[in-house]
Amino acid sequence: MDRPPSPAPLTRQAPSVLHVDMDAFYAAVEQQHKPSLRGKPVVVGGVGLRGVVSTASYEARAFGVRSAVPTALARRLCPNAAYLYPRFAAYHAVSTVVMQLLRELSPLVEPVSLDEAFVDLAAMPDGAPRDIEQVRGIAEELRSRIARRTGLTASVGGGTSKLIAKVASDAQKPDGCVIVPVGGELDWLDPLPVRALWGVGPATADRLRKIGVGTVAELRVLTESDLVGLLGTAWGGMLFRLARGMDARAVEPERPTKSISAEDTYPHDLADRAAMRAAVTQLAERVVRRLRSAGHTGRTVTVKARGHDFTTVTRSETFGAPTDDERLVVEAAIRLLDDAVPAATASSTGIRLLGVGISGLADYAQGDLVAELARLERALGAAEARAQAGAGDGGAPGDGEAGTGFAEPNPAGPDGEPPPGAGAGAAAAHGESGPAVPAVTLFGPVPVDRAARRWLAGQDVRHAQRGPGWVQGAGVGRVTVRFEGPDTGPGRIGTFRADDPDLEPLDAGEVAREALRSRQSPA
DNA sequence: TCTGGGGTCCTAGGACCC
DNA sequence: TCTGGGGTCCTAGGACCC
Repeated sequence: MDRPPSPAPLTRQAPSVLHVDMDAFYAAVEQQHKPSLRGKPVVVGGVGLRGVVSTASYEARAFGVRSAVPTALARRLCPNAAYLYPRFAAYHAVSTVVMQLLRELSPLVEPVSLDEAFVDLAAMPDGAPRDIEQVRGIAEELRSRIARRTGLTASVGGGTSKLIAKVASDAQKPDGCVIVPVGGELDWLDPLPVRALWGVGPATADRLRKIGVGTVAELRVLTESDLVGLLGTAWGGMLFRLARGMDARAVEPERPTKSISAEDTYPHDLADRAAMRAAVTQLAERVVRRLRSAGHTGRTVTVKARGHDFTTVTRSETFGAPTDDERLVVEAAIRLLDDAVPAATASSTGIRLLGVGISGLADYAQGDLVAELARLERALGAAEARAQAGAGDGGAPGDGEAGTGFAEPNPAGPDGEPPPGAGAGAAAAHGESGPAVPAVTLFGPVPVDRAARRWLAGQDVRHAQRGPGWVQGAGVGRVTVRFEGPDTGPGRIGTFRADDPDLEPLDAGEVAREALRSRQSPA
């Protein structure tokens, strides 16, 4: 078929994205730790009745054992393999070493999992590589460093995008190194099955197969609207571009956690209510423990139940405010369980899996709070210094009201435009003199009375009116007092438990007022 | 051979508000 | 009184990745 003229529109001038993929990682770590396993088939995964394989060593793959194969089948295919339960702590330790080596190369590293990462060589401190030979040299040097430090092999792919780098790292596994030259992208992609494209799984491959599309080259026959019609807006458009080697996704070093969950498949179906409640309680406790140790709170609890025939159902519930209270999460999980189980067992009896998850994580992290406060102090200090240098007279907003508690709304400032969402009179607390009054966001199920509202009306309030959980009765979760001002940027003053029995109902306003006053009083 | 556990992202419908 | 459209949030399910 006709091929559109190469090269595809690409932005990079060199194949500066690397994809590093450790070979048969879990199995390789086990072989490294236990020399008697070297050269022998090793299978790491669930070893129980309903387990599946996580990783098979290359020796085991020769027998047809690969990831996601049920362990029961694997044992039949390869009875002489060593079957090992995963030891994540060990894999984590090795992974840390590898990721550190990558970061020594370039600060822009995006871990995909314990055994995989993208590295953006364009961010190398000593200058980005300019041609393919330089990239090849860097990649080979990296591979030998990894081998020296860990005793393990990695396959590395390089290209002008994540897509190409990933395809390249797969091309000569294990222990391979392939760099795709600029302009050579389509030659690599064309013969590959569509499954090789990131995001094309069994379902999409099946739909494409039904219309006669099996390879990437064949995929390019379809128009964008064909694909959008087939797969929806987001996917259709994405796949249309991927098929042309167009992939503008950046290497993103830090992606915030969105949810935390735990689930168990039971070797034998659970049948009675008491056992299910006990199981879901244990799962909820596990999740809360991990939530807390990550320094997070969350708003939405989800319970998952899978019946004997694999019918899978989820039920969720959202609190008015984020929490990490174990009791609340357990209670919600049990409520949800009672709704989910009948749905999951509608067409068969018994529950094979239960899970509990928390999402809607708040950006509250205990460990960060101190650093955050220090950063805010500096920002406010700088704003104050600028303001005082600029305008002789002080009279910081907020200062004068210290005695009465709540300010009357400030008159609108000269620079007009109240921020979006600002209440009446909220405009321009940063007037002609004095430091900017930071905007304040309050959220949490805190009863806020009229005095607090009046006080807020005098602030540069951006989000308060629409914050989730704003003015709710239940004593759940935490209150975060944040501000965002033109000179300070967004930040938090502090986070306080709203369900602390020692705190008075007015805490949100009180806390904000106190915090601002203590930071804004002129020295 | 009955199919893990940790996640992410997208879609679609309904509620609710403006 | 009837009608409407947009935006956001919540819920449920599904596809996908390692």
